[in-house]
Order: sequence, then structure tokens, then C-alpha cells
Amino acid sequence: GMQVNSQKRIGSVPGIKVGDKIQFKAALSVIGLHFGIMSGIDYMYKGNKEVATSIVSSEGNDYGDRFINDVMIYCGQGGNMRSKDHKAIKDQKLVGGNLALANSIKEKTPVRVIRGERRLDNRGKDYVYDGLYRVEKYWEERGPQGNILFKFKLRRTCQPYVDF
Amino acid sequence: GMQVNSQKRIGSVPGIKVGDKIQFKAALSVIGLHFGIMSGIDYMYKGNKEVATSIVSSEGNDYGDRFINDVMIYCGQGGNMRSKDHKAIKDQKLVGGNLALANSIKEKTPVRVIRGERRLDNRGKDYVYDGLYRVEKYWEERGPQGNILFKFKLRRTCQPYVDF
DNA sequence: TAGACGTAGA
DNA sequence: TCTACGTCTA
Repeated sequence: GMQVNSQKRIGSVPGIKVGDKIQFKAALSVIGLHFGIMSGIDYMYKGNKEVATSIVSSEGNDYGDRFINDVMIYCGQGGNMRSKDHKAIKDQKLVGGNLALANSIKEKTPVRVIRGERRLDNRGKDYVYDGLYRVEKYWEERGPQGNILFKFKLRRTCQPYVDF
Repeated sequence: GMQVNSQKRIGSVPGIKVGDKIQFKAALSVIGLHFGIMSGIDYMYKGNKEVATSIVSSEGNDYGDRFINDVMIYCGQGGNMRSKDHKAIKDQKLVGGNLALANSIKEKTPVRVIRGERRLDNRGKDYVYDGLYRVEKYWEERGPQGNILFKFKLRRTCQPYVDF
């Protein structure tokens, strides 16, 4: 069953299984999977470095994430990707969630991955917990608009619950 | 107690009393007070004319609504009032919610008024049901930015529940 | 597709 | 204050 986990943590969330489906983005924070009603990357401090705790890859955006078998390519945040923001396109920066994902490589901390899938009636999305991944590397890339984007390569692990 | 009223209606909502406090804008639609997660004016068709069913007046915006005793001055929608939208300021138009409020004058239909009050911790707002009002008149006015705004004068009524 | 009186966190 | 992979209706 779903329970309330108000504590942010690295790794699995007790009571949440791979494949669990959540009806609203906002509900992810109620069960402790992902905090941040609109953010794609959630993170916390491990020592004096921020590391990623969870990311959401949502359908229907311009981020161009890809899932190939156990590998995922995830686009960083910033740069005004969302077409609904009528703002100037900018280069992404290695700060906030992007820095946290980059730090996760050396720290070897697992990242919870959640996929946002459009519902059939096209009203809102279902959020499906996809399990734990490790960040293997990242690089810069120019997006369709010419600005610099960060791309993160993650690999799915079958790592059991560990309290970091 | 709060119940689910998925049906949009004119007038009071059974089970909802003046002064009832709702924690989130999104919850207003669950109890049937106001549909539209981000809209200020909700409306429906009465015959072939749209009339307003409910309005939300929320603190901390640039709409400049006023409450004086039983009278309320409510600003129409449109024109890119919200400072967070970095869009060109425009004149408001007598369409959608604005037209519905104007139609409510001749139709003499009551409008539910909800006040959005900032919480003390400044995180989100509480939405308080303020009862039924009648729209008495409306006029055009130039806002601080020089664009045309609609202003609606509403008066609080003690009208009991009537199913229109 | 665009517009709409949202929310939480850094 | 600003950013952030939201959500619904017309």
C-alpha cells in the first residue's frame, strides 16, 4: 500500500515497487518518491555535495529523453526547454539538478527514475516508478535550437534497498 | 463533511457552508465549489447563454479586487495581468468568464465567491467559501498599465439554496 | 493549442 | 524572487 514518506532519501522507498503507478505529479511527494511539484530532478546533500535522488522523464516535452533496454538518456534542466515558456532559449548550466546528477557519477549513488506517461484521455499523466539507475556519464550537446544541453547516461540496476 | 460533487451547478453546493476552508485550489473541484485548476471565473450555459457559477479572488495578484462590506469589486480575466507571464499587456475582452459574469446581471443568477488567502508560512493559499453574490453591473476601466480592464460589482446575498 | 487569480523549493 | 519535465478547459 501507499504510505506517507515525508523524508527525502537516496535509494528505494519502502513500500514502493517498480511498476507502481501514481496519478498525479503532486502525489509523488506524498509517497516520498520525488519532491518538487514541477521539477524534473530532485536532489539532496550527501556530505557537502548535492547528489540526485530522483528524476522524472515525462512524455510530450521537448527534452528528447530516450530509453534503450536498461540505458536511459536524460536531458538536463534549464535553458527554457518548455515551448510554453515564451522566453529566450539559453544554454543549460551545471548547477542545481544538473550538478547533482553529475555528482552522482563519482558518488555512485542510485537515482530513482519515474516515467510520466500521457493518459489515454490525454488529461494529465500517470507516473510510473521505473526503479533505480546509476548515472554513468554526462556530456554537452547542442540542442535543435543551438543552445547547449546536458545529457546524462543512466543504467538501470537491480540494487536492493540500501540506506545511504 | 466534504463530499464529491462532480456536477457543475448554479447556486449553493450541498454540504458546503459559508466560511468552509479548502487547502488547495485543486481541491475546489473535488467538492464542486469551483472547476478549473487555474481559472478565476467558472461558468456554464443556462439556455444558450453562459453565466458565471463561481469566482476566486486570490491574494497577492495584480487584479486589485476589493471587498467593502457586502460589496465586492472583481477584475475580469485576460490581458496578461500576472507579472510572471512575461507577455505583452493587452486589453481584456468580453469573452469567456468575463462575458459569463456580464450575462449573470440580466439572468440574476447567483455566483459563488471564494477568497484565496495566503497562508502564514507563505506556502500556497487557503480557499475560503464566502457565500453567494449577485452581479449588479460592470464597466471598463484603464489599469495601471493603460490597458482596458473589466470591473464587476457584486453584492453579497443571503439567498438560500435554489436549484436553477 | 493557448490561456488560466497554482505550488513548492532553492 | 525565480525556476521548475503541471493540469484543466475552451
